[in-house]
Amino acid sequence: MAVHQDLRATNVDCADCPIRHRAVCARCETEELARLEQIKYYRSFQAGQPVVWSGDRMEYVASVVSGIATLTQTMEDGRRQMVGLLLPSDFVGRPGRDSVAYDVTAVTDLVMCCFRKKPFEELMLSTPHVGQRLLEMTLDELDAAREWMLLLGRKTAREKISSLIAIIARRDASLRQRKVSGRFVFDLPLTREEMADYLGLTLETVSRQITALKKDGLIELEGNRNVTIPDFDALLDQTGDDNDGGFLV
Amino acid sequence: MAVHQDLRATNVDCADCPIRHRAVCARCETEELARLEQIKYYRSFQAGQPVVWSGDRMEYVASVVSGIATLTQTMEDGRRQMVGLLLPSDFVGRPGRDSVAYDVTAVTDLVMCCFRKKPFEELMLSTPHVGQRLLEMTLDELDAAREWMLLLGRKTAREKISSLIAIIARRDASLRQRKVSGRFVFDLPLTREEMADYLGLTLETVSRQITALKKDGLIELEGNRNVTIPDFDALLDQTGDDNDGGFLV
DNA sequence: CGCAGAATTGATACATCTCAAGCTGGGTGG
DNA sequence: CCACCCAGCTTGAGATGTATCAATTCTGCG
Repeated sequence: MAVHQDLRATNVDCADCPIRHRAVCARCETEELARLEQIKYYRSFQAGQPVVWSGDRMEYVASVVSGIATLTQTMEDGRRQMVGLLLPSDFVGRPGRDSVAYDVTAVTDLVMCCFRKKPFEELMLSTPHVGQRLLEMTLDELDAAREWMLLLGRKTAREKISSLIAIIARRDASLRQRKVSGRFVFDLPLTREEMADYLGLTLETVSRQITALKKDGLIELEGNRNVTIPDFDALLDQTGDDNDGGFLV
Repeated sequence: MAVHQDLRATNVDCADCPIRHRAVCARCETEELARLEQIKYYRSFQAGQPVVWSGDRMEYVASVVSGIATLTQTMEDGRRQMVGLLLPSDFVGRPGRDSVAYDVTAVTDLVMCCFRKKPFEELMLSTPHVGQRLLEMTLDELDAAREWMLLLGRKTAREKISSLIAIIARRDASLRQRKVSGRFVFDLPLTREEMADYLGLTLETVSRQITALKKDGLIELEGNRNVTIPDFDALLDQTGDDNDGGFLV
C-alpha cells in the first residue's frame, strides 16, 4: 500500500492558490472555501515516484497544484497504455469509490492539494458548487478521452505524434497565458517511451516519426526535450484533425 | 440540422419506467420526479436514423429508454471511430454546452426520454439528486472510456473482438437480469462494420477474427447475429484482461 | 424466388513492431 | 579533470499483423 515518498509541503492560502480559478474549488464562495481549507493538506512527490497503484485504496481525493502526473493501465504481460495526463488544476480520485482503477505516477516533481475522502464527500452533499464544478470537469475529461479514442483507433503514427506535440504546445501556452501562433518554443515533459505509452506506439516508432517531422521542417529540436515549432498551422495540418476544431484538452 | 425522423411516442408514467432505477433520475424523490415529469417528452428513432450530427445544436438532453445508439467521430477523409455505445438508461447530451461533439445514431429502433435543456439545467441547480447521479454516471463512463483506450492502443485484433463479445454478452445478461455463466446465447446488435468502427479495425479483420474464434470453438454462430458462448471463462482468457477484473461497462 | 446488403475469403501491400547495434550527453568516482 | 557509465535516444534490418483491393458467397427480406 502506498509506496510513495511524501515530502511535507506547506499549505498555501486558497486565496493565493495558482489553480484557484480552474480547479474543483473554482466555483466556491468564501464560506465553502473556508470549509475546504480546513480539510486540505499538501503532499509532494518526486519526479518518477508513484502516487498510487491500480487497485490500492486511496483515502483522499486531490487537485494537482504544480507538476505533471500520468494515469496508466497495465496488462499482465506488461503492455502499458497511458489513459490520462494530469496537469495543474486537474482532479484525481473518485468520490464514492475506494480504490483506484489505474496507476498514478508523478512525471515531474508534483504538488497535490489533498482532501480526505470522507469529509470531502460530506461537503459535496451539503454544498452545491463543488459537485457542479466536478461534473463540469469530468465531462471535459470524458470529451478528451473520446477525442483520444479517435487518435488511438484511427490515426497513423505521424498523425499521432503531430497531435501530441500540438496538444502539449497548446497546454504549455495556456499555462503561460500565451497564444500558440507563429514560432513557438517549449519543452516536452515526457520521454519517448512515455509518449509511446500515450500514443499506443513503440518508442522506436515515436523516435522515427519525430526524426521525420524534423527532416520535414515541421519541428526543430534542441537536445531531446526542447522543441521549436516554426509554423503551428503547418503542424496542425499533419494531425488529421478538422482544422481549428476541437481539442480543448 | 436534425435530419431525424421522429415518430411521436406516448409518455410512460415515471413510476412505471423501465430505466427508473438506473437513469439520471434514479435518485430523485417524488417531488423532483414530478418536476422532471413536467418537462419530459418521448422521442423515437428508427434503426439507422441519425439522432444528431456532430456540431449540431442539441436543444435537449435525454435518457435512452429502449434500443441502442452509438456515438461516433469521423475524420475528414472518412475514417470513423465509435467512442461510445448507448444502452437503456444511458444519458446523452451535456448540460452547459449547446453543441454536440459527435454523431449520435440509432442502431436499433430507439426511444429516448428527452428534457429541454434550459429547464433541465435549472432543475439541476435547484435540486441536488439529478446532478449527483449524473456525476456518478459520467465518472462511470469515463472509466469505461479509459478501459477502451487500453483496448484501442494495446490489444491485438483477437483480443479486441473477444473483449467486445464479452462486453456485449455481459450487458445483455444484465439487461435480462441473468448471469453470464456456462453456456450463454445472445444477439449481436452491431454489424461487422460497426464492430470494426468500435474496435479500430477494418470489417475484414473483424470477420476473419470471428471466423478464427469460431474455428477454435470459443463461439458458435447461428446466422450472422446470433452468438453462443459455450464457455464464458474460456472466452475471457482471450481478452488479455486480468481475469474477473474490471469491465463494468 | 430473387435480389441487395452483409459477410467471408483470398492475395498482396505496407505500416508498425521487434530485435539488435550504436550513439549522445550529463553525472560520478577515481 | 578526465574517463567511464548509463539512461535515453536513434538508426537499421527483418518479421509480422493488419489493411487494402478484389472476388465470391451468404442471408434475410420483399
